[in-house]
Amino acid sequence: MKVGSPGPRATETEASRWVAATEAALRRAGGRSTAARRGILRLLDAAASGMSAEELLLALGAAGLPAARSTVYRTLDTLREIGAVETVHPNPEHHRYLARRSAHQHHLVCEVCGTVTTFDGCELEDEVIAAAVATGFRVRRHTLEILGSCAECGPPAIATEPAAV
Amino acid sequence: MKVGSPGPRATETEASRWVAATEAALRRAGGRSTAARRGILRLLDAAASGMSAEELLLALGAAGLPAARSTVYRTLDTLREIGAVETVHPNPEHHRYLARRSAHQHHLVCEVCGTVTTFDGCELEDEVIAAAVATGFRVRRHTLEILGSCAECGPPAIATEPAAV
DNA sequence: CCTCTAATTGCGACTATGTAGCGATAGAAA
DNA sequence: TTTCTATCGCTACATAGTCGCAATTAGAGG
Repeated sequence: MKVGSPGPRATETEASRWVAATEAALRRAGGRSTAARRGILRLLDAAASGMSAEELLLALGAAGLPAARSTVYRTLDTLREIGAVETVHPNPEHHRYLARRSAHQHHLVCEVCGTVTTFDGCELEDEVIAAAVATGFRVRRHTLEILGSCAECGPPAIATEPAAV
Repeated sequence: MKVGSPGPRATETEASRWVAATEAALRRAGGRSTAARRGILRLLDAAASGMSAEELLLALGAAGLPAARSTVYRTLDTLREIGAVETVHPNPEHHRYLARRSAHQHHLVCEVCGTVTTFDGCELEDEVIAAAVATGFRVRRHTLEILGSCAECGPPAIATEPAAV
C-alpha cells in the first residue's frame, strides 16, 4: 500500500494526461470542447487539493474566461458523469471537486488546512466491495475518505473514536 | 467480512441501546436531555436508512414535538460531535443523517431507492488507515461509501468505471 | 419544592450551494 | 459556409445550513 500524491500538476506547456483523456472521453460521449470546459479542466488539473465550485468560478474569471455559475455546476456534473471528477466532503455543505485520475483514488483530508492528498486504495476495498456484490448490490462507485489533520497541522481538536457504541 | 444491516429499529417499548448510550454520552459531555433531542434520537434510531434534516423536521412535527429548523441542525451537529451520528452523501446537496452504532460502520447506498444499508468494515480499512498514520497524518474519522443499486432496484444507469484514466 | 445558572430553543433574517427554463451562441460535421 | 444541436448566460428559484439574541427550561444545589 502506497500513500502519497501521485503527482498531478502538469507543466504549463504540455496538457496533462488527465486533461487529454478527459477531453477525449467527453468527445466520445458526444460532448464538445468549449473555452469554459477547457478552463475548468486546466484549473482542476492544477489544483492538487481540488477546488470548490465558487473557487472555480472566481479562478475562471481571473483567468480571463468568465463563466456563469450554472455553467460551472453543469460542467462539474458532466465531468462527474463521465467519471473524470469526484467530490470530497470535508463537512456538510462544503464540497470540493477533484480530478479523478484512477478508479481507486481515495482521499486523506486535513480538516485544519483543507489539504487533500490522494492515494490509491486498490486491493483492500476490493474485498469489501466483493462482499457487497455478493448480496446482489451493483456497485457503481465507492468513496473512501480519511479525515483528520495532516503532519503540518496540529492534532485534531476532537476525539478520534465515537463516544457512544 | 459480514455485510448486512446490524438490525437497528428498537421495539417501541424499550429504548434502544444506541439511544441510551447516546443520551449517556450527551450527559457526560455536559449536555441536557430535551424533548427535541429525545425525539430526534428516537426517529434516527428507527430510520434504518437515515433521514435528511428536512424529514426529521417534518417527522418531529408529526410526532407532536415541533422543533425549529435551527434546533434540528444544532442537535445534529452536537450528535456528530460526540460521534453518535454520521452523514451519508448520495450526491451533492442531498445528505442523510444516520445513527452511528459502531466506529467502523460503513454504507451501501442505493442511488435508485435511497436505501442505506450499513455494514461493518473492520480490519480491511485498518491497513489503509495505518498507512495514512505512518505519514504523520492523524486520523479522526473515516468514511467508506459504496454507491450503486441494490438487489431490488435495476442495474445502475451509468457505467461502473471511469472513462478517463 | 424552590432557586439559580447556563444549556437549549425559537425566531427570523441571512449566506451558501446548487438547479431550472429559455432564448442566444457557437462547436464541429458535412 | 451552412446546419444542427450541445452548451452558455441570465435570472429567478430551491434547498441546505448558519447566526445572533431574547425567551425558556433542564437539572444541580439547597
